[in-house]
Amino acid sequence: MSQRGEVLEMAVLGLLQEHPRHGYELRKGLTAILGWGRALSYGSLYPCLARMSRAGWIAEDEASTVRPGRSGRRGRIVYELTPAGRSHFEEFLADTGPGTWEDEAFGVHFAFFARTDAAVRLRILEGRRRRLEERLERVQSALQRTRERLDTYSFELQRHGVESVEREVRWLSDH
Amino acid sequence: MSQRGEVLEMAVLGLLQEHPRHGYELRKGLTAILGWGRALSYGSLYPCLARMSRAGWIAEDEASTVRPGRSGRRGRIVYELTPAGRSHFEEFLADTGPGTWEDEAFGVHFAFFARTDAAVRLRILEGRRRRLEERLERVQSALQRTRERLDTYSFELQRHGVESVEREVRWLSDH
DNA sequence: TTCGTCATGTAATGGGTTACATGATTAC
DNA sequence: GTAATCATGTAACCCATTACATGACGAA
Repeated sequence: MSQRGEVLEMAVLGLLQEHPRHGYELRKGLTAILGWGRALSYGSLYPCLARMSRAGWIAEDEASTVRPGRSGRRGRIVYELTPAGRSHFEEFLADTGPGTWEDEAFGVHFAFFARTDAAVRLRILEGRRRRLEERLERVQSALQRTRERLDTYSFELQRHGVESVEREVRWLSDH
Repeated sequence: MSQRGEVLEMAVLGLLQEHPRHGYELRKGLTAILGWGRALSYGSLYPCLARMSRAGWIAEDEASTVRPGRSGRRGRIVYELTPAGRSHFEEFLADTGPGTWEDEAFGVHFAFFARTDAAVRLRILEGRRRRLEERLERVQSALQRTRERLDTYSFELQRHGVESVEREVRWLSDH
C-alpha cells in the first residue's frame, strides 16, 4: 500500500481532510506539498480527481458546488472526503512500510505530520534518515570502488543534498 | 536547444567527453550526476545510447568493444564521442539560455563545471540564484495571498530546499 | 475592451520505471 | 555450486507535462 503513483492521490486526500475544496484551489496546496519546482498541471489534477471520485474516495459536495450558467457565481466543483477516502488516508498516515520513505511519499507524510501520531512520525523520520545515510554511503563507496574521482562539484551536490535533509530531520526531532 | 529531454543525453556526452565508456559503466556516473535518489534504469539507458548512436553523436569504439562469445572476455560495447557529439556538448555547455536553469539541466551543467568557461559558469550560477529567489517569493506570496496558512512543516520543507541550494551557490561563488 | 485570474477538462506526447529475457564472470 | 556482479537489451506500463478547447468574472 501507498507504493507508487498514489502520492498525488494521498496529497489530495490530505488536503480534503482539512476541508472541502475544488480542483483549482487544491492545486495551490498540492504544488506546495509535492515540492517540485513547477506547479502541478491541470492535465494531471483533473483526471486524478475523476479517478478518485470513481473509486469512491471523494465526492462532490452538493451544497457548495456551483454549476456553470446557473446563478451569478462561477462554476466550480467542490469535493469532500467520503468515509472510505478518510479511512484510506488514515491507513496511509499510519503506514511506515518501505515505500513510505520514497522521496515523494515521504514529502506527503511530512506535509501532514501535524496530524500524524507521534510514534509513527518518529518511525518515519528514522527510516528516512537511515535511507539517506545509505544513499550517502552508496555514493561514497561507488567513488572509492571505481577509484575514478567524480567531479568535485557533483560530489558536493550530492553531499549538500543529503546534508540539507538531515538538517530538516534534526529540526523536526526538536519539534 | 537543451530544452527538454536532452538532459540524459547531455550527461552521457559529458561523461564520454572524459573518456570512452560502455553502458554499464556509464550508469554509475549518470546516477551520480542526475542525482535522483534511485539509480538510472537500463530500460532508459540502453535505448538512449541507441538513439544517440543513430543520431551520430556517439559511436562504438571498435578498439575496446568486445563482442560476446569471442575471446575470453565479457561482451561489452564501448562508446566514444564523435566530432558531432563533441561540438553538440560544447554548445550545451556554452548555453546560458532560460532552459538552462531547469533543475535537471542545471544539475548536468553543474556536474561539468570544471570543464566550463568561468564566465559562463558565473552567468549560469547567477541565473540559478535568481530563479530560486523567484521560487521562494512565489511560495511566500502564495502563502500571504490565500491567507490560508500552509502546514508549518510544508513551509519549512520548501524553505529548507531553497536554502540548501542557495548555500551551494554561495559555496560555488567562493570556488 | 482587453487582460489577468478563475475554473474545468481532453488528447497527444514524453520520458522515465518495471518486469522480463539472457548469459558470462568472479568471489565465496 | 551458487550467489553476486557484470553486461545488454526489449515491451509494457505509469504518470507526469504540453497543447488545446472553452468560458465567466473583475479590474484597468
